[in-house]
Amino acid sequence: MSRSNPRVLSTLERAGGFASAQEIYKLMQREGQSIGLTTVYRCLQSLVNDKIVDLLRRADGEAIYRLCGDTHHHHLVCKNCGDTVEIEGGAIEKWAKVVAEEHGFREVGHTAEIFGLCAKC
Amino acid sequence: MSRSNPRVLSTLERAGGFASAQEIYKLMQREGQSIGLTTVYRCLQSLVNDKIVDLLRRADGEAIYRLCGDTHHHHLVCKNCGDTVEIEGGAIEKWAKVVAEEHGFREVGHTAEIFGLCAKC
DNA sequence: ATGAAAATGACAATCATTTCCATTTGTGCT
DNA sequence: AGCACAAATGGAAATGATTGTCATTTTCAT
Repeated sequence: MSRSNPRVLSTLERAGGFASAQEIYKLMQREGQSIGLTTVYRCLQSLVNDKIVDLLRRADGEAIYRLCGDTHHHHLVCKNCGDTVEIEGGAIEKWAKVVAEEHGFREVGHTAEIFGLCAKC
Repeated sequence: MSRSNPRVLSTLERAGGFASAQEIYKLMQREGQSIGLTTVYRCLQSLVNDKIVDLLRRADGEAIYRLCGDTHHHHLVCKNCGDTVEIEGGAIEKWAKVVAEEHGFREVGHTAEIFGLCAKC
């Protein structure tokens, strides 16, 4: 049951701890690693079951996988040129935790993104 | 562009203010209403654009549409049963604004969602 | 070396969603 | 009423992520 193919996990790490199954597959192909898409999905699934990675969703519904316990950051994205700034989210972390606990939620994660027009645009 | 077919909105209301496009389509069919799936999707899209309904995701990635009040809020979603709580995000609003201004961004918006396991799951 | 169990991957199937396009409906104008 | 034109509609096909199938390969204990 533990299909923890180390190559998949290591690729997810290398991808910044945050990627979709399709992206991981393409990345491994580009690196010359031989692997099937099906296997990528299966490994990610069991990593989720084992709570080694978190499963969440992009706005379009695509599943993205994130390493647990990963100190993550958020993004400030320009909606015109796509320029992205990584930002720390200390305030958010705390807010998410408090709000979730108030409602009796456990194993809490969150997503947050800020978008607008950057100085250049 | 305001394709607000009142039948779709009214069906969403009747469904408890919470349903997927497919469910709304099937419900309308069962009620004998003649409508195409394409039209259901289009109407829901424009309802989202007009901020009359909210778009969120079930655990399996299916889009669900939900009527929402006009106050800007965020969601606390159970990743197992999909139960959703609307929450105020005062802290987030402030955080997003400050961070964006620090980096010279204008016309700022943001998204934020918290997910975890609810008390029941 | 051998056999059972687990893992793999090519391919097909599924399912929500989008795109395409032809047809219908609504609206304003004369 | 009749006409022209834009908007709305909906069926069918396309798309794209994800899952199921199943034969083959690898792993591993004996």
